[in-house]
Amino acid sequence: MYAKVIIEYGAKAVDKEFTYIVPDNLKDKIKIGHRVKVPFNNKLIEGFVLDIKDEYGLEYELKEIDSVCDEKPVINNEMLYLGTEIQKQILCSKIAIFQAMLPKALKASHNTNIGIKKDRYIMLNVSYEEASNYIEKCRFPGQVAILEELIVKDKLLITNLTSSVNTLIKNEIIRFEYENVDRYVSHTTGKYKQVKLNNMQEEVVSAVDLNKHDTYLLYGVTGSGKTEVYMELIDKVISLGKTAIMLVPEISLTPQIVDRFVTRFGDQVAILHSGLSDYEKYDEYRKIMDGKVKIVVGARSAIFAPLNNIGIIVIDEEHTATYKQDNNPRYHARDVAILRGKYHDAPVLLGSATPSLESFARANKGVYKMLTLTERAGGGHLPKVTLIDMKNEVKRGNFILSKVLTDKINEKLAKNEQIILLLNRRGYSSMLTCRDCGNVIKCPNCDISLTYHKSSNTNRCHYCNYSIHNVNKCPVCGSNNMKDYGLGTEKLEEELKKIFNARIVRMDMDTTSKKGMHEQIIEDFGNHKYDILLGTQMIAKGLDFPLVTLVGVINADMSLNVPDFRSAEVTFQLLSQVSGRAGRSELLGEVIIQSYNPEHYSILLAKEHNYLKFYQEEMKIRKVLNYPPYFYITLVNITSKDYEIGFKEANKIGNYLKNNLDEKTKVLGPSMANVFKINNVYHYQCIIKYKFDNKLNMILTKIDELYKTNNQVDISIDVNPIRV
DNA sequence: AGCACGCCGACT
DNA sequence: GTCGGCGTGCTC
Repeated sequence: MYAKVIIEYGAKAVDKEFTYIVPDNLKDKIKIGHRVKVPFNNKLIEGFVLDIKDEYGLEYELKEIDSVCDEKPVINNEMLYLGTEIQKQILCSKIAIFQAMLPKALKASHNTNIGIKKDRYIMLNVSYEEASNYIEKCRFPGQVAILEELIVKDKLLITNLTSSVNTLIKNEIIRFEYENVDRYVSHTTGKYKQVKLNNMQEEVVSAVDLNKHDTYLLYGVTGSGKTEVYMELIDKVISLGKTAIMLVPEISLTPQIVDRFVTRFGDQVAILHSGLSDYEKYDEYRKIMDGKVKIVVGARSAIFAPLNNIGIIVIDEEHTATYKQDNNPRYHARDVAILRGKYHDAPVLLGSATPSLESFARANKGVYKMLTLTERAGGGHLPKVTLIDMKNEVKRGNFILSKVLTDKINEKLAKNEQIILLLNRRGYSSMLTCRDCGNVIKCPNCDISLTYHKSSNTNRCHYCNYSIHNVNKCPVCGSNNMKDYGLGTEKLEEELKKIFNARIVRMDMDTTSKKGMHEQIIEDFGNHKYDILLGTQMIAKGLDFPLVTLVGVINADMSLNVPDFRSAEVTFQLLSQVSGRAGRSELLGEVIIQSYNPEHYSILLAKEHNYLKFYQEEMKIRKVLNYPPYFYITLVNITSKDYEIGFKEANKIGNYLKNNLDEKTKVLGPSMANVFKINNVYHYQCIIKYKFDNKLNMILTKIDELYKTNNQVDISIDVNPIRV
């Protein structure tokens, strides 16, 4: 009996199946999908069994599988199917896609001995009498304390070894006991107030056929009650004896949405998010594997949750970029959802107030089924949006806050209402320049200017995390005349504190890096411990605070100036999302958008809450420029530490693509990527645009194979990239 | 990624 | 004559 095993070795060149002999003692223990330890290159490493065969043409001597890591396979049949399918589509490494499906505790690892972590306890190894005798003779208080506790409790959790424990073990007074960690966190059902769905919501719910696969796009304005629709559908699915996956962007995995699911569905829900420790994630995962829960709520990777008998998959805020993983394996949760939907013959529901152009176009064509919610559920009104042309404000000396926004903030503060301010750049200022010679302080490793962070008094690179202490002197000409340009959240916070007598809290990557801070800030703001919440785009999604009546966007152009074909779409979505934070209760909401390009269609149409018009405008541009949804895009990234070698190989690849792909396929480049140098690695790219090209996958696979063993250049392929 | 094998320069 | 430089290639 032989097993095909893929291994975790951290090298592209060995990303293939290796054959091992299944020794007799493991024959009835090993199944496809098991995690195993195998000898490889004189080491024991872990891998996954992908196939088992009785015969194998013996070309050379094979080695034996060393051992099986877990009782049950960690990859089930469906996962095996998903993994192979996705791997082929996105051309990632074979092992990576399986690793991505599993919680850390179950991933294959190249450090042996990881396996499943067990809790370590100590127990008495002797009778109570003997223990008491030992205590009397013992003159070490540490040991006495442990024994006394053990007499009462009979078992103690040991996280780190103390000398007392060691001595007691040595004297065989106590012994270790290892137990599988089994601390399922129980989500207790709260008092769920059944919300009566309005007619539009009812219509949407009944339009979804739960008995067969179809992909639906639910286009519903902010506050139209999409979440209630999701929950109602999931409730129905559960009563049919099936299960459900609910995906949300990581950032809205706040207590807010989690609470709603937990209060309604209680113990039937498992929640997977990055705030959990590895053990906690594993616990939630096991609940799913063991069939103890019926609903999984989570971010991107929760799409792989090993539920059986799935009855519906919901993706909220489907346009969100976080559903696409931006490193290997670059899968899109939406694509996986549809694969799984087909596998289980279950509907997939994509929901958004600002659907991605791709999804909306598909719904228009009838590939997806279109469902709409055009009104706010609670009867609340969409907020009134005012555009401020910052070009005029600057002339009056208002560089950060316009007169109108300042007045409005004061007005709301006086009424004891809350304010959200969006500024999509963290740090203090965006760059530091010498006024005498014009030198910009740049990262030595990347083609990017350093961002000044006042709190730590450092200039940091947001790409490679390089940081230097604040520069007072120009390193080129020695002048002391340094000036910072641009505005970040730190500086805005400082400015706000100067102007307003208010309680202000900032939420960005710098203030939320500590675990739990994100939730804390949201909770505190929700409890009105603060008047103003300012932050980067992480404040734009999913938050629901009834007291927020004003949303200000400090610089709406920030995402517009990104050189990417989606920048208008992203800007429109961001402005619409953040506007939707205002006026979610009976209080009327207002939005003020400051911009240097207030005449840009993405900003104008966001002001008018006119998604359909935006869609039409943007589609025209995409059509002319051959961008998605009219054309597919695949990116071939060529990276090298050597400028010349990178250039040479990128050209070779560019030519190969041009000569071998379909005539109608357009190959652009190779060109230098937007940020050419990152961490001293040069980034070249070829952009492939196509409608249909049945050679593409094969050609890309070939290139990928060819460069697997090249250690001077690295190839990575990004099918349907988020950014170009 | 590691690690062994392999073919050419400066040393006890 | 040998130690060792890291280029090339293999790992079931």
